[in-house]
Formats: sequence, C-alpha cells, structure tokens
Amino acid sequence: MYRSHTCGELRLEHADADVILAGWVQRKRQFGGLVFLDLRDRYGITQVVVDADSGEGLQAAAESLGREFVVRVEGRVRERESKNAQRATGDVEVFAKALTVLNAAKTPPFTIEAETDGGEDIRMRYRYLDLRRAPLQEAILFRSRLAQAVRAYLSGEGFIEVETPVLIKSTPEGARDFVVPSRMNPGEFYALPQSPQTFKQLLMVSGFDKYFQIVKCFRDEDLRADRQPEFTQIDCEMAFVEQEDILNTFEGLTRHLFSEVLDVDLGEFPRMEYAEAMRRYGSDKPDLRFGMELVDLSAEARGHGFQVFDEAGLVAGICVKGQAEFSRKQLDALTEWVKRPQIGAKGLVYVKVNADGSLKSSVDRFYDAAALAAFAKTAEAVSGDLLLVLSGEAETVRKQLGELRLEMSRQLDLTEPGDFKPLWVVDFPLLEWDEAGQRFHAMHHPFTSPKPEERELMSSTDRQELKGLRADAYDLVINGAEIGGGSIRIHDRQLQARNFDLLGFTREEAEAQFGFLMGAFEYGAPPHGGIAFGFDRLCAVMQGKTSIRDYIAFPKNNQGRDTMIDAPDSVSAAQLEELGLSLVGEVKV
RNA sequence: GGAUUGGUAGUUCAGUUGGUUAGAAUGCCGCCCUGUCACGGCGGAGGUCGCGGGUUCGAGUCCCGUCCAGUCCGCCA
Repeated sequence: MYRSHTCGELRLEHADADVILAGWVQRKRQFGGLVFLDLRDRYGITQVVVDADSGEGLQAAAESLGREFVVRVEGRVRERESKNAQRATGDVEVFAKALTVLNAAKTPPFTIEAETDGGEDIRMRYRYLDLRRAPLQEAILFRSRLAQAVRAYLSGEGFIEVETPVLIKSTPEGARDFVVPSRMNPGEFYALPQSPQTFKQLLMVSGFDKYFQIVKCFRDEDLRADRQPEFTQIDCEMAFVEQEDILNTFEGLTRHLFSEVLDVDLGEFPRMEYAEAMRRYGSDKPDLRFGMELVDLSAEARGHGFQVFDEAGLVAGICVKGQAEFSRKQLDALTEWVKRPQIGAKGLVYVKVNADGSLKSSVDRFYDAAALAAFAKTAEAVSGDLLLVLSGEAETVRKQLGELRLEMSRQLDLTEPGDFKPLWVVDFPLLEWDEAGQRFHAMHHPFTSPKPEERELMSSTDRQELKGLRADAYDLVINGAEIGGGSIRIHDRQLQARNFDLLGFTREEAEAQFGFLMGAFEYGAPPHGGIAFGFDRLCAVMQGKTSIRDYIAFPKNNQGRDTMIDAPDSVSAAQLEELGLSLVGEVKV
C-alpha cells in the first residue's frame, strides 16, 4: 500500500494513529540530527519529522532527500510542539518510522510554490512541473468542477450530450480552418471544426430537441491571452424555441453555475440592443461594472471655429469622475496612448471642471467658459471631474472612446474582484458590409435568422436596407468579456438560400459547401436555435482572470506552439510521400 | 501582416555617458545547528551578456540583421 491518507487529511483527531503518506518533498529543514520534511500532494502539505529515535539509517536517508523527490513515509501522527496555524494540517506531524524513496528528482528549474520564481517561458516548457503549483492545481480543479456543474444542470433540464465529428470539411467562411490531409483520399483534406455548428443543426432535424456538448473547437487565427487555437465550448442547441426561450434557458444555466460553484447570485440579466451598446459604450461587449458612458458633444462642440471639431462626424467624450487633478504629464501620456496605431486617434481634448468650479481645457482658445460649461452640463460633469473628448468619424470615435473607457478603468482600478455584471446583447445586425471586399459577411454566421418581423427585408436589393437588417442573434457578456453567443437559425431552405445569396455565394458554391444542410432542411427541419459558451473564458472570468491559459492543462503560446513537446514539427519525407504531399518554397523537411 | 516591451548565473533581475576582474537575491553544493515551517550561521561553485555582423583603442551598453518570448492592432462567420 502506497498511502493510507493524503497529505491534506491529518488532524489532531488522528493523533497516535499509524499512517502511510506518499508525496513530493516540498522542502527540507535540518537541525543537526533533526529533519523536517514538508510532504506535498494535491490535497495539502503535511510535516514529517525524522530524528535520532527514527533510527540511524532513516536520518541519513532523510538528509539525502532533495526537492521534489517522491517518497513514501510510514509513521505515527502526533501533536506538534509548536503548531502552524497557516496550514490545515498544522496541528500535527508524522513521526517517521520508515522512509522509501519512490523516485529521485533533479532540482526543478523553478520553485514549486504558489509564488514561483520562474518566468512564463520556462514554466511553459516544464508545464508538468508548473501544474504541481497550488494556483494551477486550483484552476484545473475549478474547471473540472464547473464542467461537472454544466453537465449536471443541462442533463437535469433534459439535454442530451452528443459527440460530433472532429474530422469534417473545410469551408471558406469565417475563421481559417486547420486542415488534415487524408492518406486514403490523396489530395483531399479534412478540416477541424471551428464549432459543431452544422452538426448540431442536423441533430435538431433528427429530433434530439435539446443537445449539448463540451467540445474542443479549432481556429487557425492569431492568438491572444484569451484566445487559443484549440479551445473548449459548451455547445448547445434546442428545437421548437424562440430567442426568448434560449435566453431564459441559458440565463438559468449561467446563474446556476455562479451560485453552485461560486456562491454568487447574479440576479436577472439586463438586456441591451447591439445599437445601444455601441452608442453608449462603443463596444458590443460593454463592461457594466463602472459608468463612464459615452456622451455625444457634437452640438456643443460645433460652431466655435475649432476646425477639427467642426469637420468631425462625431464629437464625443467620457466623464472621468473626480480626476480633474490629472497632471499635464498624465494627460500627455493618455494622449500618446490614444494616438498609438492600436487606437488611432488624432489627438485628445480634455476639459477639467476644477474644484472651485472654474473650467480649464486644452481648447481654451476656441471655447470660452460658457461653451465649456455646456460641455460639462451635457456630460453631467461636476466639480472635480475630468472630461476626455475625441472626434472624427462616428463609428471610429465610439470604438476609440470605448477603448479609452476601459483603459481609464484599468488605470483608476475601478473594478472590484468578485463583482459580476452580466448582460445580454441582442438584435445584432444580420450582415456586415466589408468595404475592402465590397461584399457582405455574416455578422454571426450564415445560418442566423433575421428577426421574424424583418424577414421581408431579406428580398431587398438596397445595401442600406440590408445593412439595417437585424438578426435573432445574441451574446452573453460578463464584465466586458464575451462569454457566449448564439442565434435562432434559419430552418427554411428558401430563406437559407437567399442568405447565401446575400453573402455572395453562387448557387453552386452554396450547394457544394452546405448542400447537406439545405438538403436536410427539406425533410422536416424544426424551428431551432442555440448558443455556445467559451468554456475556457468562462472559467477565467468567474475567477477574475484575463488569461485563459491557466485553465488549460497544456496550452499553446502566442505562436501556436507547444514549447514542451515542441509542436508543430516537421514530418518525414516518407509521411509526406504517403499523404501525396510535397513542400514548396524555402520550407525544409 | 503591423505596433510595442523584453532576452545578462539554474531562476528572477540590476548593470550609469561605451572604460579595471559583469553584480544582487534566490536556488544549488559543503560545513555547523534537536522544534523549524520563507529556519538560521559560515564558506563555495556557478556567465558564449539570445545569435550573426558592424562602429570603436575598447561593446552587456551604440548601429544593422536575425531568432525567441510577452502584450496589443489587424484577424477571430
């Protein structure tokens, strides 16, 4: 027997019990012949004591142990002379009578502790060691608990978990596909799914009216802290539902997860139309944990001889509460920040409402006190507030202000840990005009249904009218992060064909790529819709983190590389030959 | 595809205007220590300053190129 108890289990009540523990040597403290070992496993840390009474051989053995050795200790639990209140097992220790080294260990390249001394790079290369650290263990455990809670809730609601294929076919729409060459079909490729979208719709046609799956999805696009090439979705679909049914069902799921796993009551989720979110927050995923809404100042700004504002499509600002004391240096830094190419503003205008009520701005040359007071009034700025103003093309200005708003909240630390503000964003546009490509793209995906009352507009040929088409599409946003998104789908073949038509597919292309789906729609497709949650992101947001990497046991880096196993890697000439592939250009095998 | 920050001891970092033998902390090794729990004390080893080229009497430091990593924009139906 390797162990009778875990390293997190023993308490005072176990005193005088004979136990066997197994784990890793976290640390060794030595005082002449007296040796303390901190023995660690995923349940905790227990102190083991070896002294002269343990036996001569045992003392030498204990002294020879290094960090991360795997050992088995037989001994007797006893109350400590000096207790450690920091540790759950801190009232007791195990007095060793036998000690076996199950495996020696090289000194790890970084310390295996909550606050490690290791940098990102080296921890990724030794991910299996990093995963021994308590914060990572807790993250992985949290993910497991959350997954169990999802399964329990959805199963309880009558959802059926169905697996869909990973080897499917490539489509040019949306994200780039990862492709997999087929040996048995030379010259042909599978694609890995960006989502099980078409399969879950086919399951609706098959009559599995409540489906879910916790499933890996793949997108060959550039990465971010919150984006991995392979990631996990809670993928869901329901038949015989309207948007309202979906929102209610999955608001229920989300509230259950927060209360079950975090003991947090989210309350009823507010809803906001896409257009309103863009207007008030400059974002389709507004963070509602703080105010600072966008204010249209165009009327107040125009007609004072300031050409920049006079010629702008929109002059708008945000009111930063209590920050009129912002120094020139800070404002210059902010100006530089908005002028970076990532934001792309031409400049930043400020208006300070000083404590004594006087007004000071960077455009005093053009605006007298009364004009500035009009700015302040519209923005509801009072004494001590700082107004930050941008101008330019309306949509661009809103997005820039949206970014500035988030930056100010970061700088001023306006969010509280443990505060969660969920929001349904609804009524997304159906189509998005691509100026460069001179064509429409699906805002959500090409199976999304227009709102029932706007279905007639689908036959329009007027670009502006088509741009105004709204969809039964919705996103769940929590704290400014997109947690989930979905839509009511088109279940009518004619409407689906028209949608493909609007998206610039020829009939042949649509048939070749999605013929199986449109064919299925001719055999009795029920009205249906669904949603997919980003599971990794949900984990991170629930724990107040921005990076999803801690919640993935073996994540990839920014370049899509796994530095631990060194993937991707080249394959042999023989493998290429077998697949009927040859490499071109400077790529070497 | 682009912007930006970084790469110096096992690890995390400092290194001034270009100037003697490149430092600190931690980890590691050795010795001492019987109640520690970030133990303590004494001693020691440990460096291709990412790589290549250039400027210079002299480069960790300046210039060019390149590789790697982080963050962001584009991209992500």
